[in-house]
Amino acid sequence: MGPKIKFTKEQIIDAAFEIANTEGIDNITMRKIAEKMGSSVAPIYLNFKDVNELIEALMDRIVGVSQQLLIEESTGNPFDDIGRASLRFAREYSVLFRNLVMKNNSYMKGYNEQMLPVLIQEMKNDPELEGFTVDELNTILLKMRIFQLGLSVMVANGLLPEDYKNQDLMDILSSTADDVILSARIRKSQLK
Amino acid sequence: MGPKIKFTKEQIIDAAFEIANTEGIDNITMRKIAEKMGSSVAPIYLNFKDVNELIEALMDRIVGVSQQLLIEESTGNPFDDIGRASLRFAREYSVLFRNLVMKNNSYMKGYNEQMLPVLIQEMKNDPELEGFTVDELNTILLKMRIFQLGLSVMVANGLLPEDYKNQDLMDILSSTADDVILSARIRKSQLK
DNA sequence: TATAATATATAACAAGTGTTATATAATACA
DNA sequence: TGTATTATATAACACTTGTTATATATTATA
Repeated sequence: MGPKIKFTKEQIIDAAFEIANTEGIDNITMRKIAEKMGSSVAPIYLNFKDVNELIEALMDRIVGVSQQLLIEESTGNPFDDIGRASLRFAREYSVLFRNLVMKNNSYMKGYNEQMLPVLIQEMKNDPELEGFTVDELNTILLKMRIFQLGLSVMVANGLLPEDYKNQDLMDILSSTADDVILSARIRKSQLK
Repeated sequence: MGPKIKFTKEQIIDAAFEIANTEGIDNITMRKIAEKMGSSVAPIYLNFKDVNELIEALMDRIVGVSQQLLIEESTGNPFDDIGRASLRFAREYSVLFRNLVMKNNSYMKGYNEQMLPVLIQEMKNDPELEGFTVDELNTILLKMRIFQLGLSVMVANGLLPEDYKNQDLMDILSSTADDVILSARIRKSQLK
């Protein structure tokens, strides 16, 4: 019916992703994407109604990448896995991570609301957390989410010592988890 | 020598600050500032060489505002004060806060490097922290900085329950501080 | 092979940007 | 009072942006 397709939706999103991860989402332009693909802007407008539709597709891609990291880091302990995956995302895609934090978009909220019940359920099955009420588990989880977010922001912004390896990050994450759990345990026993 | 000055440097920065705190720093334009002041762009260019110089002045203003918050929250305990001031900044100037986090600029790094020695010194004088080595104090401080940053980001992004008041934030902050310190104490005694 | 369909390139448009040249008018001082 | 100074307004400039109209060229199919 027509000439062969040289520039697919996927290629366009690839190019947009690359720009987003180096210059930030706000610095994406149609012409930059075209230039990165070696095309004009015409193929972009054939695949996307307008720039909003393209950014939406890009957001889906970004969420997909973060989920892919979570799959790759999967060891069976969702608590550790999410920590490891988030830290990898913050380090390997720091510009995108900062963009997501900055945007205050619904992705973070949705992501949380989706993950939280799973994590609480996992905590209930964790022998280390036996005996805690749901309220207490929620407090522990909240503290750890806060800490992990702070750690991720620090990683993304290069605010940690340069010699900090991924293992060091996981160590401080689990060390603080221990702190929170141990203290909750003590607090609980003192009330008896 | 000439007509009365109707638009001062300060008014210009005021207008820029207002735009920055509602739309973000990247959305500042000369014409928007002028419109907010009810002027043309001419007074702006009389006071600032170009947009970069203006943004620089705006950054100084933002740092000033955050320092003003720190002064207002000053109760003598720098640890608490910084927490309270940071959380207020994250809540009352959430767009600016996210902008600063996003930008990965030197302000955060400089701010940290300036504050850290003061805090460590303060910790050395804190009776609650007696007996810890400098290394141990550094670990405690790092954990608390991470937690506070995470909490601030959550506040700025509205990721916490809506009924969370400032006092609740301070409570969870100091509760986690207790967790970290108590656990460090226990860890220390177990090593003996 | 001729034709219809269409992927792509080019160029233009309108809107918005930073910046500057020019004109205007208000003030202080001789 | 007249004049030099200068704060301000207006308008234009060059550039970038998203978007679209038009032209071109390539492919499958009749």
